[in-house]
Amino acid sequence: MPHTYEYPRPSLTVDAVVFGFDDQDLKVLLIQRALEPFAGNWALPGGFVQMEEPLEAAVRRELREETGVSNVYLEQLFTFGDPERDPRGRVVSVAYYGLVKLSEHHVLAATDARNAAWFPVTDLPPLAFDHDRILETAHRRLQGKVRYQPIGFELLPKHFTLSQLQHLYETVLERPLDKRNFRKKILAMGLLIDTGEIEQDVSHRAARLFAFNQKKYQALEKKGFNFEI
Amino acid sequence: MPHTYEYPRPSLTVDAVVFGFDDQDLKVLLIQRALEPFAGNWALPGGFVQMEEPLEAAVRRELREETGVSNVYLEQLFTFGDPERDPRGRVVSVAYYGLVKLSEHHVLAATDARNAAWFPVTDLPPLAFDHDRILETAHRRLQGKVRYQPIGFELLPKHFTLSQLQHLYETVLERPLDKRNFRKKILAMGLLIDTGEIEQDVSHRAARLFAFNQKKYQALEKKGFNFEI
DNA sequence: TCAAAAGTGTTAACCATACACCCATGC
DNA sequence: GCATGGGTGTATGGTTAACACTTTTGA
Repeated sequence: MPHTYEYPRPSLTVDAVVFGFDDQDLKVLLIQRALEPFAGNWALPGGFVQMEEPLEAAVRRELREETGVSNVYLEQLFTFGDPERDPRGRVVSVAYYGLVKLSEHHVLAATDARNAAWFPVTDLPPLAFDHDRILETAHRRLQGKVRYQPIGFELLPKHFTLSQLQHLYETVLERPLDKRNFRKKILAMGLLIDTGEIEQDVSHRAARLFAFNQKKYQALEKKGFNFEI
Repeated sequence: MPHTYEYPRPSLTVDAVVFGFDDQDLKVLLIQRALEPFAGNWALPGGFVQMEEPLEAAVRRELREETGVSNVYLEQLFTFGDPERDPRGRVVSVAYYGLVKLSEHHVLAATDARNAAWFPVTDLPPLAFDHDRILETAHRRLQGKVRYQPIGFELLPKHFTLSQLQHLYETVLERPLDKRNFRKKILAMGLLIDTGEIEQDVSHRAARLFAFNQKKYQALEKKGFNFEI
């Protein structure tokens, strides 16, 4: 069933740069391409937008189909439209970036595409198309945004220690932070709930576990409060 | 000459939210639609992306064709893809926002579309499609970005007084700024060149004219300097 | 008892804010 | 000489940045 138009139309795709954090590295979710072009290469999950489908729904669908990952914090990143970016012809891609609690996603759930894997952003394979550019754009956006929006919590388990949080910021921002100043600042915001729990099974003093108070943040935000690290 | 594809494809358009500043108001460039849908309504300049044309080139072309405006500072804003946003069918639009020196553009140059005009952002006509949403998104982006990137200068003449600059910030941010603190801060950055010239034809003490030192900013930026108002 | 990470305060430098008057110019 | 906006300094409070030791726990 062919579709005919008076003027030629570019193809429209979505791509997702999904970040995860495993207490050690910042990681990105990639899939291995089965088909040409770039068969065998690693690439960002993504695919064609369906006719009646909102863009964000398309990314979520592709992510689920290709990697089994769902329940992701997503934001639109940038639309890449260089006429040369895809050898098959004009393909414009709306890229999103996503943040995921790796603690709840390390198993890539059963799916038709099992060739998905997490790679440290510091050690990436060659990528298909212009996906290295997309990934770099997403990485820079994450670095910029994490400092003045509380999105870092999307990468941590619901309950986390202050050291985990600090380490996350240090990893994303690629610079060390002072422990006392970090704790002072983050606790002074009053956005963390002390869960009363402590770490389990660690071979040193167990740290307290905190949770991010999303509701309080939303209330403060309306009053003009600005989160900032 | 029809074009046939195996799967249906959305149409792809670009739209531009171009801001100007006239020492009084922040203004937006709109065109009056000649054709249905929304014939007679005001709308953002924009149109279909051609097959071999980069997205930004498409916005610049449409801007020139529809409004005669060229030589605009442009950044990609957001891609709007709600399936219901255009009554004609699925149309995905990549929106850009632009900044223009009104002092150099108040004459809308000769063009095929003469139905273009500047409107104060505080007093807009009803807009076609979802263009009010796009405009609102652009306005918020401008308010956010102007504070930590020196893009405000794109809205002023090459040579400007500190009062003009302050007034621009007050207009964009919609709040008053302290004159002495503003001058102190902006001059302390060392990014303004005193041109040695002064205002002409004013009925009060003439102010000094400054220029933004783009080169110095780019050099400082590389070293990690952050512009901030 | 050692290793490993948790937890905790103080000081000094800097920056942001609040605030009011004199100056130059044209009419 | 008056109206208009140009131009300037200081004091205060708050914020950031630098910095090191004690505590808890498990092995």
